[in-house]
Amino acid sequence: MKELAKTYNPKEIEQRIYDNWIAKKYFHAEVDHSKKPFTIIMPPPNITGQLHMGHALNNTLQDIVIRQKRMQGYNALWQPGCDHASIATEVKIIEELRKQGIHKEDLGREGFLKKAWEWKEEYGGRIVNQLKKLGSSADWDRERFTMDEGVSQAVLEVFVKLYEKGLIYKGTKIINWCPKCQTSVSDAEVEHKDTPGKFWHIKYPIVGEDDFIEIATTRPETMLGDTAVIVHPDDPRYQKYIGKKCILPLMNKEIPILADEYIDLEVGTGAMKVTPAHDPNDFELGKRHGLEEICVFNDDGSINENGGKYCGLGTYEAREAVVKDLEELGLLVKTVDHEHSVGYHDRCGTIIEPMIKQQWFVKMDELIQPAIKAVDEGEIQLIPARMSKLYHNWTDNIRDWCISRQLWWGHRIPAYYCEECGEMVVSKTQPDKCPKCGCTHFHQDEDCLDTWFSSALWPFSTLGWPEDSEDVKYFYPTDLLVTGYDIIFFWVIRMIFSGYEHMGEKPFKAVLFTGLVRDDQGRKMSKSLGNGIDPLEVIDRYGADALRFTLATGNSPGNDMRFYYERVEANRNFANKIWNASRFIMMNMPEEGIKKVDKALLTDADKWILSKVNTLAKDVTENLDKYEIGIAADKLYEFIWEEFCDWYIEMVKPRLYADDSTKAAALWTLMTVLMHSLKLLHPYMPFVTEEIYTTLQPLASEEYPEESIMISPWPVYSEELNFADAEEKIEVIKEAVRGIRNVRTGMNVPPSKKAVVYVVSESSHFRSIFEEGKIFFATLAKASECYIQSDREGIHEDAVSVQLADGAIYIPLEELVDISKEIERLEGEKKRLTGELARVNGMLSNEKFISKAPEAKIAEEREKKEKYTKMMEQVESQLAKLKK
RNA sequence: GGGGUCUUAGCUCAGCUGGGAGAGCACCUGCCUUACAAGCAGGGGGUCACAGGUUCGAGCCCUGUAGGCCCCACCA
Repeated sequence: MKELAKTYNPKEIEQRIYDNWIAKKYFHAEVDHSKKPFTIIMPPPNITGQLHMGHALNNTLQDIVIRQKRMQGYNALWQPGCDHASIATEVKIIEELRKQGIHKEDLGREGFLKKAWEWKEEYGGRIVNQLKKLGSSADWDRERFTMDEGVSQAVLEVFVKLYEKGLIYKGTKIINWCPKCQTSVSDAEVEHKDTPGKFWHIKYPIVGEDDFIEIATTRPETMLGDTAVIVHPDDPRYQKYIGKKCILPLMNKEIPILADEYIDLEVGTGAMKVTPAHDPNDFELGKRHGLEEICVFNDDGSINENGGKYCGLGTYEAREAVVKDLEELGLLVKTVDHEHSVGYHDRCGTIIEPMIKQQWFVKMDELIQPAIKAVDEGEIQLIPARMSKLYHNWTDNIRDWCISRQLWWGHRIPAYYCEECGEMVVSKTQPDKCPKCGCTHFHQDEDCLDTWFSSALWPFSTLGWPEDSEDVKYFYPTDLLVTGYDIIFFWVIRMIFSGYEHMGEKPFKAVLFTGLVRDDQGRKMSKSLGNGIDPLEVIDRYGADALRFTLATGNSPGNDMRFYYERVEANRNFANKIWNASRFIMMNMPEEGIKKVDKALLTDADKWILSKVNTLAKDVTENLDKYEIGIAADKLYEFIWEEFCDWYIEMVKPRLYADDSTKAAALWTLMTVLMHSLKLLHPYMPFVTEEIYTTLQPLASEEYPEESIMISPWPVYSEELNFADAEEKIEVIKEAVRGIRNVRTGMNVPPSKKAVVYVVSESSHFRSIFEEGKIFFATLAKASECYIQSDREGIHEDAVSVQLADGAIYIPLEELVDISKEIERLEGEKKRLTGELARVNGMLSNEKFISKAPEAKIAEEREKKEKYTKMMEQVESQLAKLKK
């Protein structure tokens, strides 16, 4: 017979168990029409990534759900994969190359891509291995990559389809440009932060007059590209200038003074310079007034030849030079401190430069409609519900999505240009000849697609779409997405509209949002702060189960959580608790194993705990169905530790040691409750539960034929195990035991000191409860002897007592008892009961309560009143005796 | 400017549709009781931010106030 080691040591078991699961292919799902599918698509981690707490949280939750569904009999598929992470990876590889003294351009596109793939092969699997350490039961046989053949086909299919529908277009617009990464980025990738800056007030002289108009700007260097000054049409200060021209200083160029209601009279001087090429608002104004767009920046942010003598200077050098020159010319009026919002690239932190460029866009206004409807109508459930407001925040203000990136690592845009006539053809493959001129030479568009373009297709591209695969038909739409709320705009929304557009169906039924895992001081974990906690280190020290349980509890969906080692330790202790409880049970099991016992042989205690675990199964299932993962975990923890370990196992010990006639029932109950608990806990703590299960399973293989817990059936509530009356009875004994412990502690009775215990009640039902439970009650009550009787016959007057509703416990302590202390304790009890009775009476004498509160509530309060009244009588009579 | 969220025990947080305030850690007291000292038993500690309102009844619903965090938009 296999045995459990003395102490729980996760390191010894985890790898072995995981390898076995893999070998048995338990994670693998195939289309099977006899079962209902349950699908989760794993948010693909970046191949550049290292496992961090966010991944650990996210994947723990997914694994909990998928394991439970698998045990429930669903055909559970957890579809994994990695993202090529276009910019992040390209930047990383460029850095690597730089260390070797190589520039991206030296290698050329093909050479660079070769390096990139090599890099991917070498490091791309790292994060997957780390996810495995966590116990993730994803179907690794199905692992996909956003740039593998199938997914790339999906990308081409979607691009061409949307282009043909007119939903993808190439246009020249003002876009967000990252001068460092040298690529355009989408609105979602720009992070706006309030940044201290200055307002420079500058005079623009009026043409032909000895007058000037004063404008204010936060970016003086952009004036090199100014093509107008605008004032409000109703502004009395500037009426006289409208229609005139002014001189753009430094450039010595005449530009018009125009009127537009866009201007806010309160801001700055009320007169604004207009740089259509470098500001989104100015761009709009420029369009409205037909202004010239003069681009003065190079792609790296330096001034280009349009900037006259400033050509070649960097953005900030140019700013300084411009200000200095204006000052010398006497055109700088003043400089004022001014905080304003500046856009930064979320990947590299560089200040984003708005630029006019030709890019590819997805037209959003039509596509987004089904996505809005889906969430509004509850077709897709967002958990917590408040996330739908965040969702609307974006959908309601949506702008066209800039999808082209000036990068090499990614899906190249499938647009081909004829070498002869320049005709553009959008096609999945390079066209044979130009439809316009017949030429056979083409060059492909140089740009790549935004990483999120391919991730948006993830729920179906991973299942084989655009092939008409069985997998897509069977597993799509998926059931659940678990992800952070921070990528709701990048990813969630885009998957939703893509699902409706290409599949005609939602991509998932529900989205469970996670919050951020912060450090113990509430700070974001970040590389720069160096406060990141490595999940692998936590696993190494405490085991994956402890980490998982920590991440699954102590917070609610969408809320941030702080990470404390103390909590991990507490949860490791919980694993150890189960381990030792199991060891205890093992030690008592007969070698030949056990069989199911007849229900008639069960004692009240057995029925009580069976009934409890039965209810637990129901509750946990209900909670998990609603994805209330933390609530279910709390219930498991409480049940296993308190009810099962602290009470039931203690109750059962005397029966085991005494070879009692009810021993077989006790053993079967222990086994049953443990097995149910293990199964219910398995999704949270897969390793420790598996180790224990496989150890115990051979002893009860009739009832537990599966050799692994992860393929064993999930416990279901059964009316057969519902023993409400036994539950009530045991609660009485528990109350008695608690009372006795209390009294003993209050009287400073040493734990080792046993005493005679009398159970006294006129109620035969009450007495029978204790008769039945005497064998363990006596032990738990530290009774040297236990008498159950209907009156106080033979009990010393000064005995300390515990009052219950239908009876009392007396413990004559003779020399040990301090009467004044006992009186004091009883007075305290009396005070408490007086308070309770006052409350209950208050409620019951309130006519409105009686007439409006639900029946059940009123009955409950009446019962309490009865109980407290009885207890009060006993306390008072006991006090009277002692005070005599 | 718009919106969200939080404020509950010393700390970190739960509290499901309104019906007598919970956990973990920390703290105090006593226990090496043959599963477990990574443990057992007992205990102290909360005007549930504040002010109103709805209700028989509010930590929970509504309004307002204060403070913290976050998102979006705008910013010459």
